[in-house]
Amino acid sequence: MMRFTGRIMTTFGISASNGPAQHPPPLPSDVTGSVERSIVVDAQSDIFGSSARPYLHVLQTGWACTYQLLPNGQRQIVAFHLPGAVLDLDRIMTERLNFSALALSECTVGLLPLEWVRTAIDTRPAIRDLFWTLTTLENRALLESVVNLGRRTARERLAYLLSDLLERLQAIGEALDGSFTPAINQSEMADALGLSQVHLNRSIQRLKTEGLVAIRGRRYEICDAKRLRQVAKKAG
Amino acid sequence: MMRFTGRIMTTFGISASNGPAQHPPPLPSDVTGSVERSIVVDAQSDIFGSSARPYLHVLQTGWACTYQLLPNGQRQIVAFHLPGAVLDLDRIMTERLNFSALALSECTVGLLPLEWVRTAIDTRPAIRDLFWTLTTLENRALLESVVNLGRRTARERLAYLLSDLLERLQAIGEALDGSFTPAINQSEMADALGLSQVHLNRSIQRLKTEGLVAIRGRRYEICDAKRLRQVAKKAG
DNA sequence: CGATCGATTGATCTGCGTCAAGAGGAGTGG
DNA sequence: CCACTCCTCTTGACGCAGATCAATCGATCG
Repeated sequence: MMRFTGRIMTTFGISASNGPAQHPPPLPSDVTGSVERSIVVDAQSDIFGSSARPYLHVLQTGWACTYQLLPNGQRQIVAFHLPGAVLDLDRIMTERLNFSALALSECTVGLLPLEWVRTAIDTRPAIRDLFWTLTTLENRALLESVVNLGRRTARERLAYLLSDLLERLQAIGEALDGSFTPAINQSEMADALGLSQVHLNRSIQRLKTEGLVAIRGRRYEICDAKRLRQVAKKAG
Repeated sequence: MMRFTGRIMTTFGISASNGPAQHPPPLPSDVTGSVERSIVVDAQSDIFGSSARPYLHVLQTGWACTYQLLPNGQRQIVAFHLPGAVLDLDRIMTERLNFSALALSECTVGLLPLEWVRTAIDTRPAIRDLFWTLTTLENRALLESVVNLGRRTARERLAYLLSDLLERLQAIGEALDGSFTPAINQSEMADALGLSQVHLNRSIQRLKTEGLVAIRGRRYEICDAKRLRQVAKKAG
């Protein structure tokens, strides 16, 4: 058995208009310790497709995303995932997924046997509640994404994404100085926000000239997180 | 105790690119029978806001939607709900919701005590699995909505919505002849699809002239469901 | 019969997509 | 140490999907 001592996190949105963001609780070590083995996945390689598999995939290191491919070749990125995330919670209750997962940087991924998970769910209410809560938080995040894509402009969507990444990175002890180096490029951001790469670039320029963010090399510095969050929310 | 003998359904998307749509299983009658009481909600009235409440809300008759309001007054409708749907599954594991629910027509809503639900989850694995599965299916549907809003044109989004409604209505034994009278107007469709009402109207005209749908009065007739689904998927 | 609400249509404007051409690194190999 | 290549970011020009504003039309209903 591989030991994984990190925290289990999943995707979640920045503070909803109706309350503070809820951060997923860390998995107890006897859960993380039940990872059967870890695999290393190259950047830009699929971690899994939509087929059935007897494991839950826990992202241990690196950045990943979940996405869906359209028949015409377009791609919609559904969520970015940071270390600690369970990528395929849906597997607990359904065979097949309606999305795939991709490694954005080189990733190590822990394989948690579904059988173990299901047994734990039957016998240990705390673990059951944990996984169910993670599923619910994923729901909240997806709902926020629907709002983001449906009712916000390019600039606002980008502000939302950057605020969200900052908050989640800080929750796992990174980007504590308000700056971070995302393992994603502008095309990937565009595919997540439903925009073209060119227009995403122009939106970044705009946030830069507005003094909300600064970019040095590959590093994004959030200059005014509060105002950025306000832009994301379409508030004053 | 109020008896509710209908099926429990939840929101779900039309067939994912990776497999057929999965329809939620009906709730056993001892669950539906545990509805403490039913309330009647007028059309265009809120069923609930985002605050905590000791009940799960089961839609028994009528159409409803879940939505989020932005600070600037814009509205994003997240999902339309048909009779049988549980509107606030998130309450099982979290206190506050990040959305509200609105009655689109006059609705009767069953109040299922959260305490009863939590006890049932602890003691009856089949019921636990049912509610968890419903949560997972909601996840799938939200993911499809993200794809819909992020990567499809107005015409395609509308085709998706109409296909989805048709399929879900048929699953509860309605619209079996391929036509139905939705309890929603064009503004509400627009708010769900991230479009303006005017442009939504023009998209409907387009589907009409293409011979995919016909409208007589308030009744929508789906003339070519297969082709409509292809439009929604951006395929051939 | 006015009043109200939703659907329809027209005119105009703009946010964003598309196409295409540079520009700046970072790595590679001669 | 310098060319060469490959990415990714940047910038410009142009076109279109969809927003906005506003008026009209139809149907339903006290």
